[in-house]
Amino acid sequence: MFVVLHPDHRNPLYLQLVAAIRGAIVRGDVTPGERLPAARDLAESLGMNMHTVLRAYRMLADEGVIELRRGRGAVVTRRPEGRAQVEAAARELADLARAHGMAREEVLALLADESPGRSR
Amino acid sequence: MFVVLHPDHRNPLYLQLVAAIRGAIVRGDVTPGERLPAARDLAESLGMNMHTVLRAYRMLADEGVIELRRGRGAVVTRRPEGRAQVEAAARELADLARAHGMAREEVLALLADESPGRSR
DNA sequence: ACCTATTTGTCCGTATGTATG
DNA sequence: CCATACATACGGACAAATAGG
Repeated sequence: MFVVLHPDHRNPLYLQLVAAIRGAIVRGDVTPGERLPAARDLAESLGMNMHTVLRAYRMLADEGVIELRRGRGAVVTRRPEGRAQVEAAARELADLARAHGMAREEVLALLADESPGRSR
Repeated sequence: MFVVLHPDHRNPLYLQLVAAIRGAIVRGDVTPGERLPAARDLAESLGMNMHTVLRAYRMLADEGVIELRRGRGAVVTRRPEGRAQVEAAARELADLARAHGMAREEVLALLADESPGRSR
């Protein structure tokens, strides 16, 4: 299988799985347009529950990394102009911040808070 | 209870709950800083499962409408309107960047180019 | 400093629904 | 029509953070 989970008890299972899959995609182990294993299959092969895998899949889908559709499975998103999207988002953020008179450092700090992940 | 769900089978339960709670907050039925009922309590009083309520809570937390912390409960976020918008934009940018596997420093550099305090 | 109750977090399990191919 | 695979919802158990006494 293309994901190997080295036990890390500091992070929940589904987050480890998210990281592993994201890594596999970034490394090119799975290419855009390719399908990920069915949640149940991956769950079984990893010795975990279907829900745990589905939760990871859903999070990746929220991020736009994969597309999740009923009956079809999880497909890695094809994005031709990825960087352009990020730049557009950055510009929008900058504009908004300026509109509210926020200092540059403040925005950078804000972004840093959002970057690591979703620990709460 | 402050939420009443009129059965709507076109939308899943947890989405109806999200809408109901968001509405309650907008209407001022629950004010910023106030705590929402414990997920399990609300679930019981609405005749639904804990997980369904927790899922709604988690979605609201992702939107930044409430803060969800273990052992403390779900507290309505108190925050000026503008800052919430900026935070949403920052979150979106962070998600996008993560989706593309961009390093944090890379994003920060990108944003710095677009940020206030720089003459164009 | 300690203990306890509260409350969310995670994970497992099961069942049924529903879009896709 | 049928198999596949995610979507939703229910239930239970234990872990972990928080708050209060």
